[in-house]
Amino acid sequence: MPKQRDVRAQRDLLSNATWQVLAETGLPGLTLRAVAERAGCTTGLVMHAFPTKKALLLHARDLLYERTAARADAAEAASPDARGALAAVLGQAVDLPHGHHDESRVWVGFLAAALADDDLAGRHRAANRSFLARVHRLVAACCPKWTDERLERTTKSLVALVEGLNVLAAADPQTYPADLQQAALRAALSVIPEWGPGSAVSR
Amino acid sequence: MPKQRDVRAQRDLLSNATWQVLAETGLPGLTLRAVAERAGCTTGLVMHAFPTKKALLLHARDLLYERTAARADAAEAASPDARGALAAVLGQAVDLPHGHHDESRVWVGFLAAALADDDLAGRHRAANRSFLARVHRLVAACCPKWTDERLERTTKSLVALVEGLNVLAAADPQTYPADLQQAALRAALSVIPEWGPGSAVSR
DNA sequence: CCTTTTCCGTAACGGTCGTTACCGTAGCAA
DNA sequence: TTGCTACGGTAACGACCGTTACGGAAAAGG
Repeated sequence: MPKQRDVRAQRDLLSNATWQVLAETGLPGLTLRAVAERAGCTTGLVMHAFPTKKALLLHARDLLYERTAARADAAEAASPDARGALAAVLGQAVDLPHGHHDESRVWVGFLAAALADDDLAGRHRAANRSFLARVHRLVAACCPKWTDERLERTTKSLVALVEGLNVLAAADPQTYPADLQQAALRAALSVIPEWGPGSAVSR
Repeated sequence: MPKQRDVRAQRDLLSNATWQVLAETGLPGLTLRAVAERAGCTTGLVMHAFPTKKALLLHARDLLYERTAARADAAEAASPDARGALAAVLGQAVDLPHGHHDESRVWVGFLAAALADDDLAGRHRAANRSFLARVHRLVAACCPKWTDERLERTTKSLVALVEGLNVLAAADPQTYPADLQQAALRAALSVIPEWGPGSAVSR
């Protein structure tokens, strides 16, 4: 048997390169040659690892989702109660000290691409609904007496606020500094009672 | 003197075509040939009306700003008091009945492009700060006793919520229907007292 | 050590992009 | 009506895109 390769490592390497190129030069700069240069190889390897550019794009999108989901899992697991988990999950989504500043940029790029690509749109919807379900679960744990309608409205409002802050901060970080984002989130979370009856996280 | 043309009408025609193409096919589909076809002419006229593609893009961005500013002006002028004006201005920014659905799509497209283009980034910041100033003025009129810090935080939170709703609805209108957006906005506006001391709009 | 088979760098292809040069032509002055 | 000039349609250019074909290199089995 001739030489073999680590397929998964290659795909991750290329997805990371895709992610970096997207953060630096935006969607128009995302070319196979730019990705290959960033990954330290040629387009030959890229086209052997992924059959087409779209497949690479979709895999990079999945990678972004996995990262954010893993961070959210970690934030949730490190919190003792539902209220704290809610604050931690939403807080890590907003810009941290010198956090994943360009993760927001990449997210915006994929979002804009999703508006014209059905496959990317599907990934976006799945990811966002997954995040919504997570927040919904935590809000429901904090506020077991709320009606479903109020739970849904509050959940989607919190998520919209967080994503809005992310998007606006990505384009104008001066106007939306990190401390203001955190303060805005804290104010929005004040509608959630500090010690809900079911304060233990149910998972 | 030989034949002359209506420069402004041409620029508006082409900017509208740019806007439509951007809404339909997104940024990657925005080509001079697509714009020319949509406008019913050839690339020759486009390149005579605008020296370069970027100039066309910037003009289309300005057009988007003028439209949103005019709509906000109208919403504000039609409201008797500051509280109503605030609700109207933010409400028209969120998706109306069968409103400017693709205006959000265009906005997202320009936002993503602004992340990699300094000129577009400048336009975005100017437009967003103008919107922030408008909302800030209305919130301040409703809540004259608030501290500057609270005014700023509330203003930016409201704007972030509205933009977040817009962005998420553009990519997943099923999850973010118009009535939910309006309900979310209404809930967020509940922090503003119904009849503030200075209820008259000061302009 | 040599063969064999997979891997991946190289280079080219067709297509489309933004941009440019050129020229037929439509409208106004005389 | 005639001539002149700015307008704008046509077509080509160079660059770069995604994709493909092919050949040299490298590792595992004999």
